[in-house]
Amino acid sequence: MRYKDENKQEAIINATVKLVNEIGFVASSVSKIAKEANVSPATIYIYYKNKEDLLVSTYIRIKQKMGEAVLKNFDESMPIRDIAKNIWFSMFDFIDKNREYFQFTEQFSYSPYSDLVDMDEVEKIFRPVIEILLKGIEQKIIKNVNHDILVAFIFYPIMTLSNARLCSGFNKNDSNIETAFNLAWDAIKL
Amino acid sequence: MRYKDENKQEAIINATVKLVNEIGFVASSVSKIAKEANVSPATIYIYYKNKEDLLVSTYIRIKQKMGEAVLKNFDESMPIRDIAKNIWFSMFDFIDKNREYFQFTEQFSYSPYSDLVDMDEVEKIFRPVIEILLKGIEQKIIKNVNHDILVAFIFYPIMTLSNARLCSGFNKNDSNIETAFNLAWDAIKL
Amino acid sequence: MRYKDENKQEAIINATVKLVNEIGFVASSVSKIAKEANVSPATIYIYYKNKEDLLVSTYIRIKQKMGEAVLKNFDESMPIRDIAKNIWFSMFDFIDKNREYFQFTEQFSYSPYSDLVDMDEVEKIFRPVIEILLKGIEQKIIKNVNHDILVAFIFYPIMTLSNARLCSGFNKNDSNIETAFNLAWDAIKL
Amino acid sequence: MRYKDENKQEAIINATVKLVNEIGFVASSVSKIAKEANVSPATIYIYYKNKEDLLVSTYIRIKQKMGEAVLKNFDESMPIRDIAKNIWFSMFDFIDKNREYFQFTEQFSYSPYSDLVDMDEVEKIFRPVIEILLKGIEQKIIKNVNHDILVAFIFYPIMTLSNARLCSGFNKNDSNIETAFNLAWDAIKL
DNA sequence: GATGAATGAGTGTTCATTCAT
DNA sequence: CATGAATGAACACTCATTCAT
Repeated sequence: MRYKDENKQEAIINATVKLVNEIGFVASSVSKIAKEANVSPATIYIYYKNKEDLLVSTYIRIKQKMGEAVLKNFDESMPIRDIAKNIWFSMFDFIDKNREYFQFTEQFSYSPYSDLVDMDEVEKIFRPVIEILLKGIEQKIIKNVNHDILVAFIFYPIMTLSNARLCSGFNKNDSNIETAFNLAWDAIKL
Repeated sequence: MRYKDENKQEAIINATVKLVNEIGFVASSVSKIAKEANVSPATIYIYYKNKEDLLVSTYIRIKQKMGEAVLKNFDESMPIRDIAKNIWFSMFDFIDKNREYFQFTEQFSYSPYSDLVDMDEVEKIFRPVIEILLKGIEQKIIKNVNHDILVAFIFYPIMTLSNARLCSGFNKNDSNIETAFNLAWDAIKL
Repeated sequence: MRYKDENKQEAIINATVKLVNEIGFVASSVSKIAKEANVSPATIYIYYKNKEDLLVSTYIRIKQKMGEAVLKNFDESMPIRDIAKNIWFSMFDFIDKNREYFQFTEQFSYSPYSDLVDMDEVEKIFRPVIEILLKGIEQKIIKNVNHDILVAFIFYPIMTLSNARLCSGFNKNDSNIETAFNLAWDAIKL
Repeated sequence: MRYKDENKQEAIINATVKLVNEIGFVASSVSKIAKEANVSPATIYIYYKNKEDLLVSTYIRIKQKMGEAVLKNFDESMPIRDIAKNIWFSMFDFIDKNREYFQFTEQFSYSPYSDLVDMDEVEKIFRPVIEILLKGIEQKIIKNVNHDILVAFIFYPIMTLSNARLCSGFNKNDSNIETAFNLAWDAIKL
């Protein structure tokens, strides 16, 4: 029997990300993705149950890579502020180097497909970050408020600022990132 | 007295919003919208150039309503912090009462359709809010940073926190909104 | 508005019957039928909910025509044997003149599509024939047995004998039909 | 001892019959049959030239089994009527015990696949039955008519009556079978 | 002999849009 | 202004079959 060609799966994923970035979610049909990946439409259905599965799997895969990148130089022993700052810089770095991935996840998150993602699986990836926040609360460094609120200020602004459509005026250089981080920290610090 | 045609146009917009909320952007076809609005598909093309135009127009209309609601009791003479706080409460109130509108704009903003919107037109609506921030900078009340950064902390967290998918743990009652606003203000205040 | 073109619907039905006869049920795809009828595949979905509906509707329509043809010169006052004989000849005549219709119904009856037909609607068409049999039983002319049995001998052999595949040796001329009818009558007569 | 491959071939045939009965001819794809038989689709092409061949072979095999069952206790020395009656009971018994086989052949016979069967091969199986009819004609016990006509009355009604769709009102118990057989005999007897 | 991977061609169906009325 | 009929092109997906192992 013929062996599964890992290159093919890689090509499908890359084609998916590329197309979604270029022409958007709606217009990215299975046959266009297949053509871009140089495989038959039928081949996609060997690797994925259906279109939904293809998109969801791609999303989760990207989120995992994101998590790895961000938590790469994660050092619990550092001061909490430094940890958070590191995350900011890692995140902006990742997004800068993987603009396509970022744009894919943004489009995906706000599409109805995102309802199909097992959120626990995604949350698990970023669990260590949440843990740090909780430790910060205990140590009376961070405000004792619902952690969704904390995340909305210390985490999501990265997404907002990285979104060219929303923040065209924000130049993503180190100095500006540090400035923005200071606001984030001011928001959550006690 | 309203003309019959205005009722039709209203019906079309309502149907669009309703359908996009119920079945998502992708599945909301022109003929389904027409059926929901009790008009012929052809009728939609009397009022809108094409599907794109329908969606973009609907988006802008909702943004305008949002702007009106938020700026309704806008009083420049009040302290800046109070103005900002008012905006927070007005916004949460509007979203609460018009959940469908909010969800539509969220889906829309992150879809490729949003590239077709004349951003100036939308920005114009919320211009007074920006003006206030600039005044705050001048008066040394607010940090003197790029206003995209300010908006990312004083404005966008409202969206993040209102998004059930992102912040399921955030209960939108007055006390929690105030708590969250305090973080926002801490972020931007000097 | 454009008016429904009755010719189109007629063309679709004719194309369906023709194709099913030529290439069989399985191979008769919607797009092939559309091409044969010189309409767009989408047009078929204006007249019929789906492929199933197209086939079932076509079947019922043919059955109705069959019923009309057979019961055309139906005269209750005639002797029962003559009535039955008339039906035999009408039926063979109809099948001879509408071979395509007959073949379609035969293919259809034994396909899983036939489960979707409201049998009552079809039975209703041939109800008068059953009534005659019941009258024959009462008058002690016909054997008093379950009417499914009667029909299996006085009615279905027409189908068997008309089926070229099953009875290639049966030449459908008047004399042979009369001979066969005599067997049918011998079977059910008391 | 059976070879492994024979088990596979048997499994494929059983899967084919089962699937055709469950989901019909059209929906029974090669890969579904393969899955049901727990083999690879490619394996089917080792034993059969193509799908057509698979179905035709399955049909012929069932017909052979049918023939064996029916002619099992075939005794030429018995009176012709008794022979025919035996066939009726054997047939109903076989159909009752192998409903799936019967339904498969019914679906198959009226599908375009049946054109691909070498009818001679099938006829050969039931040749002894025909011989008996011819002997009956010679002995002036049976009407001297075309043997397709005879078969249409002494043989095919078994199929009609066994078909639940056509004769839902016919309960297949010994008494009813005998009643029906009497009609068949009355039809062909001189 | 047996397999799962791979595919081009096809499936039934819906799409955004235009047409004739 | 308003309509339902009509459509070619596209959709997600499956098909029968072949290939490399």
